[in-house]
Amino acid sequence: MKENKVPRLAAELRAKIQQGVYPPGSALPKVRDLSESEGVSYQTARDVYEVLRDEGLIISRRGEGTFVSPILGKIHRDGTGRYIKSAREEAGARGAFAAEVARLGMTPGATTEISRERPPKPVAQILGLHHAAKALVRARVMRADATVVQVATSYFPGDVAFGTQLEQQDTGDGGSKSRLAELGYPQVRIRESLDVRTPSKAEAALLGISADGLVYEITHVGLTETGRAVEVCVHVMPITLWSLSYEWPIDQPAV
Amino acid sequence: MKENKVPRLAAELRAKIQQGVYPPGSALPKVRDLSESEGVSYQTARDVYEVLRDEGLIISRRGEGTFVSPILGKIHRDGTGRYIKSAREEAGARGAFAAEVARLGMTPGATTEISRERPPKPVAQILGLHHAAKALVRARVMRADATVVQVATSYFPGDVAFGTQLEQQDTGDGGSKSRLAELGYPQVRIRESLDVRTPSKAEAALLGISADGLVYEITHVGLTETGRAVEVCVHVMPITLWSLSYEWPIDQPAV
DNA sequence: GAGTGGTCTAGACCACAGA
DNA sequence: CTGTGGTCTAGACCACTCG
Repeated sequence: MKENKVPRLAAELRAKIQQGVYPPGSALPKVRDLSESEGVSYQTARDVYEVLRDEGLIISRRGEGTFVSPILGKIHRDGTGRYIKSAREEAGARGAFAAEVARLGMTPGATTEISRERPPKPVAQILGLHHAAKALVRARVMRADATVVQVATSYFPGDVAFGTQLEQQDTGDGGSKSRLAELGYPQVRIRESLDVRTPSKAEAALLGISADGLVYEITHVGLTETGRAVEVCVHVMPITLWSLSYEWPIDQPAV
Repeated sequence: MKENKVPRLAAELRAKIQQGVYPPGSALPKVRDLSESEGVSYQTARDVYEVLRDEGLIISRRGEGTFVSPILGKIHRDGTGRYIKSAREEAGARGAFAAEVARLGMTPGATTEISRERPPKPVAQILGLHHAAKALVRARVMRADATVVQVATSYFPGDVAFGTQLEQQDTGDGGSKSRLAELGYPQVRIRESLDVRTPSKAEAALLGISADGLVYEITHVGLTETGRAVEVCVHVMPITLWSLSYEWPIDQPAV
């Protein structure tokens, strides 16, 4: 039985990180130092770090070094609970994301950029818009402490949202869903589609991950009674930072 | 601007696969041949294939060669629709999985192994079982044509399920949820938790993916009116083969 | 045994960050 | 400029499949 070096060294370092020998945010040995101290080639040492990078345990920055990720646990996103009244209270005025991050003992933060733009094709299709029609776009960058953990971009049809409070920085109490209800578009159903893909270059830069790290892409659609989609939000988040859950009632099978 | 070789060659091959130059299941050039024909080193040629492998487009088998994946599109799993009556009819007697695969024009298949075992710790906890208590275990291996696309293992508490039809190969019309309802444990809510992780060695072998390919792990829990979990099913499926969705009603915010 | 993919090495050079 | 991670090369050897 031949013992492979990369998984063995990765396991050793993984254990040290989890035991706190290298605490979150701290610097790890330079690749060339690891290579020498472990008696392996440069490429092999790099491969060891690549394994841990793909697991979300460490982060490498060219020209700087390799560091333990500041967030080791996973943030839990409850897809359904966030729209139930009791959960809204736990969240307070700050929304579901804030509660999810706070539950990990970290401080949530977000910045929002508002614009009028042509949405990407799949979004335009869901909203039932002309391919050239503009939508209200709210692009949010969300942080836990100083780390960007999610990029979420919401799209609203212009005929519904232009000139309303949805175009202000603060969407007010109850958020976009309450404003849309006031405007005559109450949502009765949510649909979320989920996929895993590689990040775009811009997303990788924002999220501070490598181009071959993976992200969840969650497409959230809010539907009115008539089935019209009045809100689409695309959430992009590193798979290493999040776990997800959904809960819903089912029909009783006849006994 | 320096042009990197791996992404460029990967893009060329990706295009050829998608255009059908290399159809699903066909053999690709051997690594050493690609290396020579493209004028790159062996390692670089391998890296090109690694990129496509991680995307799920190709499969490599040691000692045999490299092949285009037999399944290029994604199978869509609708988490909620599968428990709604109308969807049950589309599925016919065969269940939601069969419908999902058939929708792609492929032939579904499954084999089930039934046993009494101690469930893994997290499952025992959800079911509220002693750490040594046995449960009824139904381990299913699910195929689309000849490809294994999902491994799903269901656990039922022994006091509920031992000696019932749930211990037979065929759980009968309406499946396990109908049988549990008849036994006095109708489920009213489903909770699914979702994560992405690397496969175990056994899972990688079954699913025919490499040890560093990733899988969804979906933990499906069926809850009765009182909140008791009477069914836990752990689904393991390659992220490259599946996309997921959920749909549910929401509370109306006050206007 | 011949042919295949997988791992590792030693070393060159590139791209980027920071003093 | 120095030091860092990232890419690529040429070649050795290992692990596995098939005839």
